[in-house]
Amino acid sequence: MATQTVIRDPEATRNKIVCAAFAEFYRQGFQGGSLARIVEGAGVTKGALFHHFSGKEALGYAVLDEVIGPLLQQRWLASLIGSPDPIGAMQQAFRKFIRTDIDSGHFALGCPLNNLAQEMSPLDPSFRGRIDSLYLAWREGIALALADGMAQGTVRVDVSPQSAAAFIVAAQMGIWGTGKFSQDGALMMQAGEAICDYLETLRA
Amino acid sequence: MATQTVIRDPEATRNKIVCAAFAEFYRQGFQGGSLARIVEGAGVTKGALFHHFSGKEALGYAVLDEVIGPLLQQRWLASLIGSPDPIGAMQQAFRKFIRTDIDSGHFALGCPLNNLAQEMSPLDPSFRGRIDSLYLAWREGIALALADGMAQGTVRVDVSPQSAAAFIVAAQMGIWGTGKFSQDGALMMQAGEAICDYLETLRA
DNA sequence: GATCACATACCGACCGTTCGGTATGTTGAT
DNA sequence: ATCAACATACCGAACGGTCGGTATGTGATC
Repeated sequence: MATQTVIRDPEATRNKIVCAAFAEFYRQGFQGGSLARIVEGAGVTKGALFHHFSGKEALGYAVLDEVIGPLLQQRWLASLIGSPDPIGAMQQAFRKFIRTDIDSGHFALGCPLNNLAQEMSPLDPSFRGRIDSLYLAWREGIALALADGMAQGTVRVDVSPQSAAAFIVAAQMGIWGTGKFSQDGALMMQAGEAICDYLETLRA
Repeated sequence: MATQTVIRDPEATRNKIVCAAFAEFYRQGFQGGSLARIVEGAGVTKGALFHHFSGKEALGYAVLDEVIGPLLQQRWLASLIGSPDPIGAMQQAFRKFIRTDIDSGHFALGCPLNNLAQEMSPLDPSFRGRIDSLYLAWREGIALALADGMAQGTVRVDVSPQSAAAFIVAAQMGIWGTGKFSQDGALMMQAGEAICDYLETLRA
């Protein structure tokens, strides 16, 4: 008889928990998300979860730091860094990710970061702080890219990079929020085209 | 002898419950909102609540229909109907209500309609339908006002009223969402000035 | 054999909901 | 005008279920 050794891989276990938690919180929200469903989705037990995390809050922080933060970085910031045409890059990003999320159906669940931001900011200062840092980095990335564009002559010099960045991020929140509540991809694309029009008005 | 104060006033009781529910759901969300806190806030008991409403869901629907709907109407639609300058009216509305909500502190709790939309749309089709109707009326009101503005020569004729309306409503969601997660009134005002700039680009 | 990495069993709290009961109107026959 | 018969309005204790969290057991690893 084969002696089946149970393979123990703490890092992989932790990772499975974080991924399952991301999926659960994305669909059900943080408060509505159930630890029982998370451990079920991860194929582990509560013992494993509480071995790796001190509680539900710590798990939520890990989701923000280890999943949502990197996702934001690669989706919205990577293509902006050092781009000669930040306006075109943002238009491309909006069109691309609206299309991507509609095709995958994820648009009906909204933006993971925005979901947590709206739910948890008034309730938990630690959540709010982490979320604030992520949105701040997002705005700063856009503002920096716009300022660079001004220096390179691709962006009008009479716009405020900070104000425009605040608005662009707010618009992203609103567009993904529109897709979520309406579950109407065409409506989301309409709003997406309108922000591309707005971005066009920022060109030099 | 003085007539004894009316002990039983079903309409007033129902009203107190709906108002308390609005406040509770606004602060805690629908799922996070507690019926115990609602009856406490209304100064009644659970018996009264379940006499007037079949359950938590029905109470949520009443809040949408009887509080949030009228609020939307008076805040955003009333000033648009038949306005000769819809763009100016919307700019005024954004500046006025951003100021109002910052002064009252309500901005930190976001937009009541958007809060419910983001939380409940993926979970409850009945909620989603009601919310969808409200946002649809909002978009249609804006689109109609823009079309009127085109006929009167105050709005550029090469913009799509539907697309612009979808974007303006999305921007409202994003701006109030920004105020909520950041709890930073100045940031919210920055975004508000940027949408006023965008609205300006729609002028004929 | 000590420690790590889990699994299992279970706890108390809180939730929305139910329900038996009571107090207050309302109606209509006498 | 009175009073039984009924409906409405409201109370508050209790229920079943789910929740996050914990205490303890067990096998793998070093």
